[in-house]
Amino acid sequence: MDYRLPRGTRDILPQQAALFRRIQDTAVVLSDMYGYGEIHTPIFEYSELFQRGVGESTDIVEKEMYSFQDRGKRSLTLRPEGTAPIVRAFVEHKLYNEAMPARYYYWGPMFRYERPQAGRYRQFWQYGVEMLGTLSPWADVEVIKLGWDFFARLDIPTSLVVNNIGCADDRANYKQSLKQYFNSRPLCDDCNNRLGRNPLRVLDCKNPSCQQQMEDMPLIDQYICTECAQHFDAVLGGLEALDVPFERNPRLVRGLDYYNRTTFEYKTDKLGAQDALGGGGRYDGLVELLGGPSTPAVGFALGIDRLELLMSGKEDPAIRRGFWLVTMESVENQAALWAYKLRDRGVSIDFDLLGRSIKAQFRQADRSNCRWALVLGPDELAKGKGAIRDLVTGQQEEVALDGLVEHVLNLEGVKANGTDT
RNA sequence: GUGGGUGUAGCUCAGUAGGUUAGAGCACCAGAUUGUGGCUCUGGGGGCCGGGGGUUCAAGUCCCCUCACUCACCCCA
Repeated sequence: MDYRLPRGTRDILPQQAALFRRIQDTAVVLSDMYGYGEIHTPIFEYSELFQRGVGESTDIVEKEMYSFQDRGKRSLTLRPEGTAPIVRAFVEHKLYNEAMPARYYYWGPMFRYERPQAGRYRQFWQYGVEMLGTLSPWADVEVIKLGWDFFARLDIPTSLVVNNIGCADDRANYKQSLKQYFNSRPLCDDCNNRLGRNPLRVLDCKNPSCQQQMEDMPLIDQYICTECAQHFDAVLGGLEALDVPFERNPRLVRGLDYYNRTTFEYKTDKLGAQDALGGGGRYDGLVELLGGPSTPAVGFALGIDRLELLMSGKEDPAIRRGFWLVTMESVENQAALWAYKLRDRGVSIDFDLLGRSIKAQFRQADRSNCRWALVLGPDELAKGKGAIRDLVTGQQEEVALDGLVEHVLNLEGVKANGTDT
């Protein structure tokens, strides 16, 4: 094989695309219902946006960015996530002057340079929402609930994990005490490294000996200020009121620097090591960081590829729709015109282009999941009629060509998917 | 970046201690039914056995290198 797709990418072939589309439709309908407006930002941005927005010490910026120089010698980066670009657009177009809160949803590919494995790609698809301009705990609740509803509509069981990582001051105090605590204890090399850069990352370590060292460590709860604590309590209260089950995990630390207060992840137990289906949180400082007015915000991003993995094999059975025209070479031109007459009226109809036998044409009709076959051979045309065969029941009837189009339009399941009611 | 596993037909895989012309199921094409699908039967097309080098009279099989895929670590979607 001479040409392959690049490592970590995948083709979405028609059969898979049906599932992909179904997931997207669910996201669009639900976002719209919640009042979120569709937004698109470029696939690439100036690298500085992510360096500043996502954070220099994050894995994304340190080793996962697809960066390149354009002909103007500017450093560009294929977007590794969706929030920073949206905040950039929010600031650039001064959208903060419109009525708040602002609600946006996005859908599209993201890029991170990592070794691929099950459920992890270098180009992957995310659906995300962002709500900007309100500090209300109900904003957090709304976003979390929206994601929860999305998984529910797709019938994907997930567990919700939430945490409160407080404000910048809270975290500074907490990091200080974590450093003190771990300084006198043995940790793995990775953790010693993390301790210097971002002690919160140590909490994520799965190394058993590190886990053991964490048993008596200080928890962030003790360092949360009153305001942040009250906010989080209100969020949890909202989730309880809406019967959204959650689990608190004081060790949930998300990989992006801009989060504060509420963080959350939707998890599955069916994908092995890649158990995160999505996550998000509050990012009250990002708008200001990127040059806008101080504007609180909250949002999530969900991984579509992992959803597909969970849902493959559970696709809806294909519905039989539309026509297949069966004809013979001697009258092919005449018959083809009838196919186009029907197409002009919105009827889904296809016919053989490979000179196949009648039998093979019927087989193709069956395989293509057509509901009907329209037979227009020399015999039928000579009689001024066409034969319509129901491929489900096997019943066949003859119809005068005069009223053929109208007759077909009165049959069920003659139009393309999504256009027939 | 680090480790493990796997590379044989479009797909899933078999291939015995190295031994003639590399197999099966599914899929595809055709015929049985000379104008009628699904089921069945019969036949057919389709393989640089990932690539390169080596050992041997002989390599899909053994050795070395390499590439790719895959799983896991790190981290995340």
